[in-house]
Amino acid sequence: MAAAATANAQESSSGGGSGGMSTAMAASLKKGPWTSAEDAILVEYVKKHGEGNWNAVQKNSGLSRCGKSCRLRWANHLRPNLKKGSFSPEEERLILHLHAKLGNKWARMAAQLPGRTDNEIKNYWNTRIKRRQRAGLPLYPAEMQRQVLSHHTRPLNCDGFAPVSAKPAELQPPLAFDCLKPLNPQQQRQPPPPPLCFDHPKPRPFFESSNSPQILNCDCYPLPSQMPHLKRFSDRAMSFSARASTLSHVALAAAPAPAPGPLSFRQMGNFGMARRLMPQLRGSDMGMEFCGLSEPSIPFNNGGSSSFSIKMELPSSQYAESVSSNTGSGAPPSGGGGPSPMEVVGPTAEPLGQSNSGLLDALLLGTQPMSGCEESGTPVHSQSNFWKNLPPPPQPQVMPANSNCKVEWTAAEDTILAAPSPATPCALDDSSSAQSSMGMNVKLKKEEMGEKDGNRMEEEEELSTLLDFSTPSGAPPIADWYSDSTEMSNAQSGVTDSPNTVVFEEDMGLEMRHLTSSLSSNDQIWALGSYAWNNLPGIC
DNA sequence: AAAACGCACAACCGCTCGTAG
DNA sequence: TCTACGAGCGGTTGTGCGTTT
Repeated sequence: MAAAATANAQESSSGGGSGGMSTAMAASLKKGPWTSAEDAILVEYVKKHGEGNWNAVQKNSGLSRCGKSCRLRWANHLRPNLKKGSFSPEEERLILHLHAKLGNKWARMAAQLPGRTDNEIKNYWNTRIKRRQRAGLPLYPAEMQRQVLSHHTRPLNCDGFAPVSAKPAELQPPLAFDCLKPLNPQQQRQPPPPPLCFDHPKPRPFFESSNSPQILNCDCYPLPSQMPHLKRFSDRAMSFSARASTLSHVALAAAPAPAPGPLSFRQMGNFGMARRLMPQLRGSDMGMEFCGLSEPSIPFNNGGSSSFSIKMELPSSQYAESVSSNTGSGAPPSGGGGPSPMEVVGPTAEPLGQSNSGLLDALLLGTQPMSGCEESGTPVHSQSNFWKNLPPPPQPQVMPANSNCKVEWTAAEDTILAAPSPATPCALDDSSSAQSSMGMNVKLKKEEMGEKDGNRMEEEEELSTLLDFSTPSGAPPIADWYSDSTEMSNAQSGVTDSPNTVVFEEDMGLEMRHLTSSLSSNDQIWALGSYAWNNLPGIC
């Protein structure tokens, strides 16, 4: 291994201190690359004593390595059956899928990928993020995003769009901004909202069930849990890049400042607002969530002809004054500049309404308590009828007239933005309801069995779903949804035979099949991670 | 052809959390 | 309740390789 080779040359290298250890202890323990001799010692030790009790390795084997280092070395390099080399397309698909389900649970993902380590998967994922970010592609294939969205979307009304005015009480700022309130300790212990989050400190899997209020707005797209992290957010800030073809990049920075507490932007619909908020927020504490974002370019169709994406890794000092001027004023080019339907004063000192926009509206709606099918008792469409039952285009619920539905989508923009489908929440809810039946069952069982057992059960179901290679007879083959990935092999057209693909198909539910079967060209759908909007029924 | 540059990947470290004793 | 330990994860760094100048 190259590492071993380099280790020989760097045998004397060592890093900094070792946390938790005394100075003397830390000084006595070697750091840095492992040598082949050390590897041999460790392997020999494990052969004799087995894994575990790693701290005893140093004592018993003479290795000048801390237990953790031994464990990592063994787990990542020395243990047998480790698979080296690049990931196979099947593995990549599985990773993608697992990440959608589990979030940044590398260890759990690794458990599903024999021979692969969590670190390996993490590196792969991070590389993928970077790659796709550069390419302007969504982290997840659009279909996957849609699926994810369906998992996390709760409608206001299962019967269709409920006018905003129908539930004025729920739009009251205190409620709408509930997520922005500092969480009390107990709340903080509760699972964070689903990973529509832009760099939630504890990224949540897309498919994870949640009781949290869910996004509603069509434009609100789940973000992969592995978005650049808040720590980085605070460190490097972020920019909201305008539509590549029309807008210059604008930056938004989060200046370090005491945070009132974990905040959650269910929907980050307005950069002006964001900018007003963020300087008061310490990114790492924010728990900020962005939805409506597709990674890496997150379309913010906050009105007018412009939508915005997020670009990370800008110096925190890069404040873009243009942010508010472009987007924050609530005066989108085509929107008439009026305030959004709702004006909300959040916990921040500054009124937000003045900078409100369509996405802020979405944010507000997104924070409404879900009153979904579970509550309304509305029958859930069968999965097989999911696409057939797409309702006619709904009346705009929140999106202002300048919503993205009126945005002219160019092919190039589509490819870049891979915009979320502004599918009707109802339709999405159908999907989510159908798809989430399992999750709901799990939840019910959870309540019966206790949270812990429920979690285990959920995992088991998750796992069984993943590992269920069966395919319903007569089901059309799944589209090669991942063909949009430039890094994927082009020879994946036959992946339908792949167990992983089947697994994915199973797990993702049938709606995908309906979608894909309803569209003439998979390439059109997936080629660039975006939908062929004109082919989507019942949208806009 | 050589240097510079950028990217992908491997590997490590530090922090944090959960759990058992 | 405290502590030690294992484990998980984010972040960083080093290296190799391909591309560009």
